[in-house]
Amino acid sequence: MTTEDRILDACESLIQERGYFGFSFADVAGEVGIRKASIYYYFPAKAELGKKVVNRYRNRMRVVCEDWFEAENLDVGEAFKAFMEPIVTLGRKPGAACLCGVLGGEFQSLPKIVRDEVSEFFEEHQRTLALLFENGRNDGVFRFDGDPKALAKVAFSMIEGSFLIKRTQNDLSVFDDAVANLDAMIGTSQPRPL
Amino acid sequence: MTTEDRILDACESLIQERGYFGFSFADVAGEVGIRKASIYYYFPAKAELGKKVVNRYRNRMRVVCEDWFEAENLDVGEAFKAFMEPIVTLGRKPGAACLCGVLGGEFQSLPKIVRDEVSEFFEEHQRTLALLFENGRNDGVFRFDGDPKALAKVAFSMIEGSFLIKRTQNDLSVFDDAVANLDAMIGTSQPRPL
DNA sequence: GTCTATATCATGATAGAC
DNA sequence: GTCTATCATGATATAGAC
Repeated sequence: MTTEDRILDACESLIQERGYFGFSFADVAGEVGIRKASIYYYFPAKAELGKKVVNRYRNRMRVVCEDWFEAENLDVGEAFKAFMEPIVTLGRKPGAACLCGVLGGEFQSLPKIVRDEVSEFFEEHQRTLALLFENGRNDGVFRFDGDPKALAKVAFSMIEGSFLIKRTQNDLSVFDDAVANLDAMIGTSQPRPL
Repeated sequence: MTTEDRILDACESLIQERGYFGFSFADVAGEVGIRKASIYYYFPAKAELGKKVVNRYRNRMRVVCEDWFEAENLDVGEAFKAFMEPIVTLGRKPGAACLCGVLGGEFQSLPKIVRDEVSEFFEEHQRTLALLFENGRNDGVFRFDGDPKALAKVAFSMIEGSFLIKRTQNDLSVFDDAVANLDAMIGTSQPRPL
């Protein structure tokens, strides 16, 4: 792995743990095993480093959905599973939280280039989720009433909130219950009589 | 208003906006109109100030429920409305978020005395909500299936998540949709045939 | 590419005058 | 109670040697 990637990895886990203002170049350097100054060879400023970290996270969380958009013959249920996969991985890791959920708390004072990446993360995740819900209902995979967009907002809020709370309570069941409830909301866990 | 209260107010709105590591004594002093050093007359350290701010927030958000616990003849529907009142006030203010939702992002690196207050906030809110749900269902005010405790976790996650996301999206509908969905979850908005 | 050394600034905190 | 002055520390960032 390149030094740049190791810097990004260290920075990502540090932000996830402490937030943007809670980590320093000294922390990153210490974790990677280089000196503070060396970081500037790869990133000209902290904001640029932060932006890159969020951008990379965004792409990683999104990739499965891109695939689905391109291969339209894919089953919606499978696409939804793929969408949830990285979320569940994060949710079942005790100390972990969503990078953008954490940054959302500091949102108002983040550097603009970081803030924009965070906004984009939430926007595109909600857009994707709404599209999955809408198509899934049309295909008979999901069952729910009302606007898919509104449901997407609510579902994603629930996931993000459960990330934060499960960590403060050291209780993974908060996340599990959220996922179970999401399944119930889209009708994939509690089949009702037709 | 006393100087101490003005310090606490300034600190609360600063944390809500920027997080614990995003505000400084200089910020507080500037907002209150005193000098940095004067803050130490009231609070011996930043952590003590932070703890007091969260403690005060916690008490303010809780008071309505304490009342209900003591006066047991109160209607559960009314108690739930009282519980939601400060939440809705916060949710409908564009730049606002839950103080503890924000601090949840920085949770791992908060001073212990602050962290403990944040944990307690989530704990007691979930406990109260679970009790409201359970009593409300027994009284026929709410209708839902499953464990009231699990529902309380999910409901509160949804609210907290919507606080964070509505701010990053500058879109109050995220919060409104969450509240509407909560109503649907406890059966107060979408009456179904018996 | 990585380092040492340093500049510059902001931070939390303290001492002591008034 | 509030101030000025100051300290020690740690932050981001830069210059330049190797």
